[in-house]
Amino acid sequence: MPRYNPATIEPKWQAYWDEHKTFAAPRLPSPAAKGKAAKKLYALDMFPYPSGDGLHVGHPEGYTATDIVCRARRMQGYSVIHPMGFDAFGLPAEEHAIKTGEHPRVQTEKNITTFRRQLKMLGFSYDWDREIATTDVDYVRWTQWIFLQLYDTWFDKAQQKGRPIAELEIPADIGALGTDAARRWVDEQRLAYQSSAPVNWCPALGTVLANEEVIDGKSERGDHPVERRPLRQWMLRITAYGDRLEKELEPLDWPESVKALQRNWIGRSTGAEVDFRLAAGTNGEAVAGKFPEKPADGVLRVYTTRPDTLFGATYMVIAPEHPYVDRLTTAAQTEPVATYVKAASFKSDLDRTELAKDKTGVFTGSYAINPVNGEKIPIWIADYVLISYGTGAIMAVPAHDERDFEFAQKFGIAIKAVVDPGEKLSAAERDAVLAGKRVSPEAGVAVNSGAFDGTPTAEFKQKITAWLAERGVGGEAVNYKLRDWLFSRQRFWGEPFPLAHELDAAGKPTGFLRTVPETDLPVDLPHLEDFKPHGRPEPPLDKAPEEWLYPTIDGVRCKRETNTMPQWAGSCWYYLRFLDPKNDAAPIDPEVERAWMPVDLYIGGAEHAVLHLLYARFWHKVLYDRGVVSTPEPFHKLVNQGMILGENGEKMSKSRGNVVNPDEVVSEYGADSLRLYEMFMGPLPDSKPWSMEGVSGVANFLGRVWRLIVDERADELKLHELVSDTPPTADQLRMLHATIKAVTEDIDKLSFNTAIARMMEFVNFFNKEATRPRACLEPFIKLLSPFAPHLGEELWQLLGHPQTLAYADWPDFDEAHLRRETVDIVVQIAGKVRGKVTVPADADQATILAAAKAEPKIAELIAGKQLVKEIVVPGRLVNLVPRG
RNA sequence: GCCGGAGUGGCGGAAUCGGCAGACGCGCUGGAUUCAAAAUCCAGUGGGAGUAAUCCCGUGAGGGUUCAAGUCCCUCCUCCGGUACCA
Repeated sequence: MPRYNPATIEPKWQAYWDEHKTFAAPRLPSPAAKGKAAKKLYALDMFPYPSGDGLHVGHPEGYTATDIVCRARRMQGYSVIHPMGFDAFGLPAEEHAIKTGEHPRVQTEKNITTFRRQLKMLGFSYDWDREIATTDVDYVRWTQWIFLQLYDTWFDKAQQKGRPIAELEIPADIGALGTDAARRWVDEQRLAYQSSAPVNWCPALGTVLANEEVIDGKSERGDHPVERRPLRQWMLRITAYGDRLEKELEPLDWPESVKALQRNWIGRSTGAEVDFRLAAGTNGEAVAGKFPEKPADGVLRVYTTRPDTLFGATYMVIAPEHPYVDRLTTAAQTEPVATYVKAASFKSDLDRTELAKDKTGVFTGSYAINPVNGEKIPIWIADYVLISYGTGAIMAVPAHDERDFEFAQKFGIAIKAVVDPGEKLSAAERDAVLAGKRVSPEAGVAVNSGAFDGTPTAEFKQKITAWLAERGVGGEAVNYKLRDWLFSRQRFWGEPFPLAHELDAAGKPTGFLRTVPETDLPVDLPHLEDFKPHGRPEPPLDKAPEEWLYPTIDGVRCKRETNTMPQWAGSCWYYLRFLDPKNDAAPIDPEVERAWMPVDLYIGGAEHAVLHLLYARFWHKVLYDRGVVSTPEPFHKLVNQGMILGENGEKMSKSRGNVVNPDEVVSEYGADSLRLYEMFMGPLPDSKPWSMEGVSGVANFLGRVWRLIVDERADELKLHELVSDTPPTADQLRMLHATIKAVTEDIDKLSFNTAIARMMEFVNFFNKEATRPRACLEPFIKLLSPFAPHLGEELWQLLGHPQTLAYADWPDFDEAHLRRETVDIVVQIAGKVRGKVTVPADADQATILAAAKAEPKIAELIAGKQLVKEIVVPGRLVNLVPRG
């Protein structure tokens, strides 16, 4: 009668855990027990965005993995903190609000309620008292507080560290210009600053987007076209931290692929900046030994990673947006240049990349002087040079750069080889390169480079850079692909900035800002009747009531900043707030932070490999510099779970009709089966297809576990008659200890699929045994409980334990029980298995060899043959190799 | 193009300090139980040949190292993810 029925036992134990606050984490990890080191585990899941669709089966994959580790570690005596919350700002809620007229907060709260119910239904051991949503007014308060820290920080290049604005010395020449000039200069140094550079404006979404949110010229969300236009925006100076973000990646226990992705995104390159004097007009003379911070008037500065190819520069290119465009354009070229620049400005990113494989450009009519040889070379304008990278100008060396080569060929510009690639290429290819008929970016040996001929590329780079520096016309330089982070959005459903623009007596902005005092935080979102975007760049908050829009700060009438922060803001620091979610004096108590940080295990989807993880690391480093946190990096170990595909092997999506709903799986098989199945599917980081038959397979296994212990034929719940206090046999102990060892090690390696396989073997074995000693079953239930916690608790209780299993001692394994008296040795002849012998486990090589040769079949096969080799691997095999 | 990862039965996957390839599960086949079914239990299950003992072949392809290769080395192919005028 009492069949395994998850529908009754799962809600029972969930209610028990809730009521007893079984998984409440202490404020601080417990102090070390005698003779043992204090052990803490901060296991973090990437918190979900609570979409209207509810939980996806992809969510429980990573969540189950961390939960298993947490449950096992609690039993192993660790202090464990395992929180959950919601990343609740963002476009979908606002889009939904626009469609239905329902306030995004209402929608968000509904969705959170659904998510919370679904997460609880799966039996995760979260400390629910620590739940936070990024939209909580109390959370927003501290997100704004952190923004003010960024605003109050400048980056000291010498110390490679963010420091308070109060410690920033105003240079004398700036100070001499007056307080307004000084104030303006200070504002330019902040980590949070305003800029009006061209940005990615998406008319359909009514907002600008970060570079990271634009994919192939379209918005990541919604796939809408994105165009470039200049707008006043808030930027965060993440580039200042480029070096540290790259270098400090190295020691982290992260997948190599994620590290590579971040390095690639940061895109650090080293090379040289070189000043080219303009051939006409007044030119600032170079001062020997002093390469100026900013290029002198009449000098065109370029960045190159190949200063060794300077002698091969046959033209220069400036970006269409370069400030020298007008100055360099000669009267004769005015017309074509104006046309070209205008056309370029209309081009979206999409046009400039995807569609424009063909190089375009226009000659300015002007020339510059190559500093290494005094040659006069033409200056072109072309949109393959980006204003946002390096100096927005390049020297072009068509012989050794594919893009320059393509351009030079199209416009008939000279191609002069200055690097001999040597033997790397075939003789014909090499000749073609040297003749300027073929491009070769390979390193080699310098030619046509005056006194430097014969110098290998790497050495030449250093020599020429030094040579340039001596003459004050060049110097080493580092560049990053990483751009500053565009941090403002023209949307309603986000954190308001805690800033306001000063107004003068006439109500016009003075260009200066006032920060909202910390004591007045949070700046809450105002009530708006209409938060629809209107396709123009004025944010919806511009329509806020006057009393919100025009505060008086320090006696000065101001207009609030009406942009809002991007969705990333909240997820940049949630892992800190989890540790101290109710603190109303600080984002986090430093004592608590020091005790629990860093996050020991962070599991989530690979889609956050660049954006979220890079932004969070950046904020963390600023907070570290400002003394708010004690670790330079937030996440020690990172694991990306793989994608769960539909049964047809395709990505799950509504349009493909292959979405699996966790609610349905739980109602049919139970949460323990869902958890177990997701872990049994395959290695955590792999993508793998769903299979309902697979779910039923693991459900079947849990049923066998149930029947191993419960007498299913009895009328009421009672133990199976074979369960007894009989001492285990040696074979039973061996099976038990092999299982303990394997499961314990597999959990450490996050190899859950193999751990489950071992537990299945245990059950298959004991099903056939004549007795089922408690001494074997009880440790087994402990091993199983992190994977199937509801069933674990139920069986633990049935075995007579009144206390929850959550803190029972994890079983130890004893090598002594794993030993066998005898072992089977494979006997190979010429590498092919031809027989087996059984020998004592401690037999030496000679004994094993003798036993192998004595085995009748082997003896027959080797009879009369001369053995040229006899390999004996104790405990494993013997390989006899006859001649011929 | 570049960077990262992966190719093993009908399917998901085990096994990589080189040492019995296919653990475990699904599916399939046969059997027990049953009036019958469901459920459960037992046995078998890489391909080929053979009544059988047994033999041959087999981890994307081709070479190589080794007594021994899924595992190491070289060349190549395919798939997945990311990225792409960054000088």
